[in-house]
Formats: sequence, C-alpha cells, structure tokens
Amino acid sequence: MPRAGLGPASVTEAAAALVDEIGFDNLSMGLLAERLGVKTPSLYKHVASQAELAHRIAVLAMTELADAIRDATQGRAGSDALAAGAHAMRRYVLEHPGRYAAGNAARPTGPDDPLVPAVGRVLASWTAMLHGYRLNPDQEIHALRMLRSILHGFATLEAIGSFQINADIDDSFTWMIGFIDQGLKAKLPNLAHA
Amino acid sequence: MPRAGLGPASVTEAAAALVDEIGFDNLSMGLLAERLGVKTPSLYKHVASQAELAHRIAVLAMTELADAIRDATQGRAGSDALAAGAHAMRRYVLEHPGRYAAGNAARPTGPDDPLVPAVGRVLASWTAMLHGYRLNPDQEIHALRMLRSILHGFATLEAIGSFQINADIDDSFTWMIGFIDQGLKAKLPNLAHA
DNA sequence: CACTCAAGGCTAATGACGCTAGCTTTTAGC
DNA sequence: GCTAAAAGCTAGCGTCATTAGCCTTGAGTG
Repeated sequence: MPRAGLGPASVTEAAAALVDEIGFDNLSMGLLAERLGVKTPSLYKHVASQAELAHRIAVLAMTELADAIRDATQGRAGSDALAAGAHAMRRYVLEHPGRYAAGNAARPTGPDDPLVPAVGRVLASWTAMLHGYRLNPDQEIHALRMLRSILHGFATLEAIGSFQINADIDDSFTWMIGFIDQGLKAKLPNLAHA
Repeated sequence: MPRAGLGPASVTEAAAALVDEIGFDNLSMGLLAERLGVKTPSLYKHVASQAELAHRIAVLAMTELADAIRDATQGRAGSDALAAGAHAMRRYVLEHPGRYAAGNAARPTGPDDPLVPAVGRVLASWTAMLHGYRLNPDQEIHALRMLRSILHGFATLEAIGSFQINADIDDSFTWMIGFIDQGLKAKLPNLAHA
C-alpha cells in the first residue's frame, strides 16, 4: 500500500473541490476518501473531524474570496471598484458554490481562529472601496451591511437557482450594481447636508 | 398506549417549531418524536421521510411569509408599503429562522408542488408593491431581484449572526430600506427619460 | 353491544456514516 | 541497516434514517 502523499492542505483542497461539485451539504468522508484513493479512516490522520474539515474549507473560501476581491479592485476606485469587486465576488460564488456555502456555515471558534482575519480581509476590501464614495461616517457601516446583504443575497439566490428566467441574470446584476452606485453617489456628504 | 392524535399537519407544525429552536440543520426524527411523545418510527405513519418533512416545513414557511407580507402591506403603497413589507419579512425570519432556512433549502419537486404557488405569492406581493413606484417595465424584474437579494441577504446574515455589533442593526435595516426607496423613486419613468 | 379492520403505535433490524482502536507498512533521519 | 513516527488498513461502535412486521386502539357498522 503506497502512500498517497496527503496532508491537511491537500485534503482540504480536495474536499473544497468536491463540495463545489456535489454541494456542501452532501460532503461525506467516504466520498472524499474515495476521491483521494484512500479508505475513510485514513483521512483522520490529516483532519480531526468532518467539522474541522468543513471549517478548513470555510477558511480557504474566505481567503480566496478576499484575494479575488482585492485583485479585482486593485487600481480602481469609486464606481469602477464597486463593479469590479461585485462581479469578482459573484464569479467566485458561482464557480465555488460549495466553498462559499462552507464559508457561510462556519462560525469562528475563538479569537485566534484564522477564519476571523479571513473574513476581516473581505470586509476590509469592501470598506476601502466604500471610502471612495466619501460617505458620511455614520452611514458607512450601514452601506457596508447593505452591500454585504445585496451581494450575499444575490449570489446565494443565484447559486441555488432561485431566479426563474436564466436569461438576463447578468443584466439584473449589472443593473443592481448601477443602482447601488447611483444611490451611494447621491449620498455624498456635501449633498447630504443640503 | 394511547393515541397521540397526530397528523401530517401537526407533525409539520411541531417540526417547524423545533427547527426554529435548534436550527434547520439539526433537525432529527428522533428529536421530533421525543418532542411529540412518540417513538421515532411512528412518525413515518404521518410523513414519508425526513426529506418530505423538510419540504412540508418549507411550504409552511413560504405560506406564512407570504401572509405576513400581504398583511403588512395591506392598505399601504409606495414607500410605506416597502418599509412595512420589508420589516415584516425581517421579523418573520428572525422569529422563524429554522422555517425560513427550510424554505430556502427546498427545491420544487414538480409543476404541482405546493411550494411553487407559495413562493409565487411572496413574489407577487413584492411585484405589486414595486408597481407603486411606476418603474420602467424593463426594470421591474431587476428591481424585484434586487429587493429579494437585499432582504434575503440581510435576513440570513443577521440570522446567523454575521453582523458584528448588534447595537444598531435596526438602524442599518431602516437606512437600507430608505436607500432603496430613494433609488426607486429616482427611477420614475418621467425622470428616467430625462 | 359486539365486531371488524384500518389507522397508528411499538419493537427489532438494516444500512449508511462519522469516528476510534489497534495493527502494519512505509519512509525519513541517523 | 535501524528506529520510530507517520500514514495506511481492517474491525468495530454509536447514531440516525428507514423498513418490516406485530399489536392495540377506536370509529363505524350490524
């Protein structure tokens, strides 16, 4: 019986690929083991439990998502940055629905949980992007929450196929981002004081 | 052994109450049976499987949600209807997170699935409400999808505790609804033609 | 008032799955 | 080559969904 050359990272990566195919809820240790050419109990040499594995997938997902948003918004500002970041996130969720589901299902286990900074990086990207709109500071947290809600809501609804006509979902997304952009621009402080 | 007076409806209702307490993912037939003072296999006299039970909860949830939105928007129009409907939905999800999760997890099983009209009623309420803004007809589908995305996204993020500071979540929600309302009003057809 | 029989409850058993225990083999380091 | 930790495997346990088959209840009928 030759060694399979596994480790926590490669097992997590394989599990992430698997959940993107079969859905996060359908993850099973047996399926993953089969995919890796190994018997189920062998996986426990690399991950402590299925729960820990799910958590690792979540951290991976949030890290990748943060990278995708950062890369997309690099060198852009304002409306351009919003559009690029939003589309990057949408693409990531569509390409990696299982990972993203894992990321949403995970709760931080403590203060030194790597999930915390991973999620923090995503939020920091959005916050930086929103700064370009020069909102009233009181409103930034509200705008951030709105942005998260819209992007998360759209992505998850699309991922589970909740939008009827598949035709113009791209149009809807672009329209929506334009809508938010216009609204944010209308809230520039100098205008808000009027 | 006296009869428990169960039926598909009462079992579904009990299961819905249970998932609101323990979370949709933690639903188990054993727990539900215990709650109903019955042994696990007895439940199968009333529901075909756990999957069917989950589906029944989903239909119940979407029906209740549609009712809540309809009741809240009764006799209101425009901004008032939007605010009332949105708050009603948020309240429903916060009070019944397990049911709502079931509703999102469910996929229609066929054309005569009662889930289809139940979801349809929710969408019809939003559509009717959006009519009050007299949008360009091309934009209605986009606005509907945006509204669903925002409300679904906010509700789910809040339900799983993804918003850090619990203090002003109410404020954020109200601000967000105001933001959408302003944007929709700005898209009145006569102005859009300018 | 008995009688019947479907409905609804129960026990026992099966199969899937997460996980652990304990054994064996590989392989890196000396 | 030797050693020992790492990594694989087989067996087995506990939980849970589900099924099979039995027994009691109780509503409707004569």
